[in-house]
Amino acid sequence: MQTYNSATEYKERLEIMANQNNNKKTLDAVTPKSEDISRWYTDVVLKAKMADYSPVKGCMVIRPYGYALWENIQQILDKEFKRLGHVNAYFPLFIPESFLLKEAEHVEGFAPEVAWVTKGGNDDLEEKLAIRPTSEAIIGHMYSKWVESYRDLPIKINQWANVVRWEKVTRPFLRTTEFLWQEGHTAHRTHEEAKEEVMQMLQVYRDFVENDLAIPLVTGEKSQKEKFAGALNTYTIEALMPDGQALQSGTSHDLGQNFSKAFDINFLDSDGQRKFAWTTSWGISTRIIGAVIMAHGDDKGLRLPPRVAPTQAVVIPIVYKDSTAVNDKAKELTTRLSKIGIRVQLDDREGFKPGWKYSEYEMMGVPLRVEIGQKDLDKGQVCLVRRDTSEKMFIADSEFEATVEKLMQEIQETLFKQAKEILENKTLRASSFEEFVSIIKEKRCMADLVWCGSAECENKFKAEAGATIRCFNENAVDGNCVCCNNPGKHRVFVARSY
RNA sequence: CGGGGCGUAGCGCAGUUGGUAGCGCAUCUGGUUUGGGACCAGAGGGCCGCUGGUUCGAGUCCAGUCGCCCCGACCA
Repeated sequence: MQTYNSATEYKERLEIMANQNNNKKTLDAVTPKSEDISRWYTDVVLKAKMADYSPVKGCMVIRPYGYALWENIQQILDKEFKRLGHVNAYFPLFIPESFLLKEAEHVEGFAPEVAWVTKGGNDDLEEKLAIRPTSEAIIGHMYSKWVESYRDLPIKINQWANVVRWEKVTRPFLRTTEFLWQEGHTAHRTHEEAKEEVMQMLQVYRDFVENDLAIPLVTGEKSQKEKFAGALNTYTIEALMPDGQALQSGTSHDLGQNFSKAFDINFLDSDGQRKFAWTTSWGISTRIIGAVIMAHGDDKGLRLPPRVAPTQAVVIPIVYKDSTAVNDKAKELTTRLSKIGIRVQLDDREGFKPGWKYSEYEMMGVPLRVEIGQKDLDKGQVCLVRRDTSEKMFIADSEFEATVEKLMQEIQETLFKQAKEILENKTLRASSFEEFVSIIKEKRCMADLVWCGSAECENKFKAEAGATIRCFNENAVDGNCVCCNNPGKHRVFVARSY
């Protein structure tokens, strides 16, 4: 509680407060990204109306604008999954406890974060039900019923669903108790075929995140310590945030025969032998929205990549009294963009000054702003302002559609290039342990180093620098382990993570 | 789960030694405005997170509890 030495001091303080409150810019601005990225992130999520806190801990409401972005993400991925021969289905939210217990590693890994239903109405349940943290168990059970012969394979099913993991620390999108995702589950006749599926889906994720979300990645295999509980191997796409922390953005798992043995997914092969199927699973979640926000946003708010932006362009008429001509022109421009497939919005609300609207759409991250006023009408021009570079340009009316289309492409590329620069600048080679610690703790970057493969050294990364192996680096091992100096086994990316 | 901070109008906050709850923004009404967050006049809006305690009296003191933010141990 603040105290004041005198009534005068108190009054002075009141005046200062009043003056501050009159300063609108101070009031409405978000925390600068460079100053405090955590606070900036929260400010932007709320002010851009992506999500809001709900009364339930760790559970956010995804607001229409954030959900529209998710729908665009879903649409692109869903189309690609289907193109590759997957079909959608839906499995239950509740999983009997006994199912979850069948795969030992799986239980152990998920036990600390499973939410349980123990009552139905007023009666205790005979067997408690887990709210799915992931669906390998229930899907494995069903697959065992559906697979009899090698002719039933492969099964390639995807589901769009919500899952619940009881997290201790939560943040909108980046880590929430309940989140939305897709989980693909496939079963194959041979390990080779399953491994192909795993790598193919990793590539799908990589292409999607880099091309559509404009977020550059490092990708590769997880260490055994970091893999999915119950998997043989996990492959990941990892994005690096501007604060040097890695964000696991999607995973693809080679489950080997672990789940098919636990759930008895077996089939009669053409050689008359009964064999266990080889299964995979892969997922990407609403966490990726957090990555988009973090990776591209700036002090003015979001910067959304055109390919997934709910609104790609906004048209703002600059009207004075009785400016029906300007309003008509704004409508015309909106229609013209709509006709060429641009997701466009017209903002002809009265009572908001243009400057106010500019700020709002900048906060929302709309890639392109179209301004049209009497001056433009007179000159036969249109004013365009890019969200990514803030560049303002005047173009001839006749070049309108073509220019907008070109700009969509350019903005997408610029966002990727800028993020790529961050990834490259913040990925540093470490040739000694001291260097590694300094890269993580002082430079706040991701380290690229040689590792012997031992759990001892991996644990030391965590203990000494709070960093984990994000994934293996495909590049050649060119030295000894930075930690113990024994012969190197893997090049790895090591970073702190979200 | 530990350490720190914060819960008062939709949002941001003030509320001094306990004594009838305030400011700015936003909202609503009317008017003037509109090329980077307009102005004037008027109006509405509160279980002071929740529960209990101390007190004649609690936003204020005490205890508990829930939630949010930040920093550390576990995870998509």
